[in-house]
Amino acid sequence: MFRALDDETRRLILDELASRDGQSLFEICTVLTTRHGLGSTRQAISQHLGVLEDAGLVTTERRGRTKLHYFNSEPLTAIFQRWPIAREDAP
Amino acid sequence: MFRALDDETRRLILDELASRDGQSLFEICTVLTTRHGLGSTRQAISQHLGVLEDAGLVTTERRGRTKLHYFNSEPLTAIFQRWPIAREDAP
DNA sequence: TTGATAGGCAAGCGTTCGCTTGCATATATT
DNA sequence: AATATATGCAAGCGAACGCTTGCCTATCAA
Repeated sequence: MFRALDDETRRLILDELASRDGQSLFEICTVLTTRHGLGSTRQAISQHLGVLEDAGLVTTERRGRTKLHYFNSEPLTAIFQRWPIAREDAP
Repeated sequence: MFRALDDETRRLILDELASRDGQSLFEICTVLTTRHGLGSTRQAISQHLGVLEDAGLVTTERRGRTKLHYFNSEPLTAIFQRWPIAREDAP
């Protein structure tokens, strides 16, 4: 899961899914190229989604021939369960 | 900083510094070998500490010929500032 | 059935990473 | 001054990573 986060393209995919859940592979591809100027191919994004899915950061659901992707923040909780994170309360 | 977290040895170093701050390079080396069974050399740990320091996860302070290392959680806050993390309140 | 759409699998390539090895620098200690 | 201690710098190597390319499977539409 730490490996999954260690790539800016994958982090952008998480950004995109966090802002709009349930997107297909092609939707994510077009959004990344238009909004973030990414020139990645479909296969590259597909592999990134595979890594994110293996890490549990993305869950999927088949809808006919399309595959919907959802952001799942649960694995991230392991980070601040492992290390003490100073939370500054708003003054 | 995401890259710095993407290595179990570096995560163990953060564990160690989080539990006991202000350790030197040699102290960290011995603790890693004894407590975690790591067989890494001093140079390997030194490079890991360099990565952690570059990421801001570790701050240092020279004390004569030794260099003390401190855990700094501040960069980690960027993670849950970037993505919404479901915090389950204890029941 | 035919064609188009959405996605999957796998080999190959260049780059980066983690580690080792060897030498160098700086600060104590005697 | 001479020695030991604590760390730094850099080249080299094998492995893992990200990406491309090419082909294959499954689902929907006409």
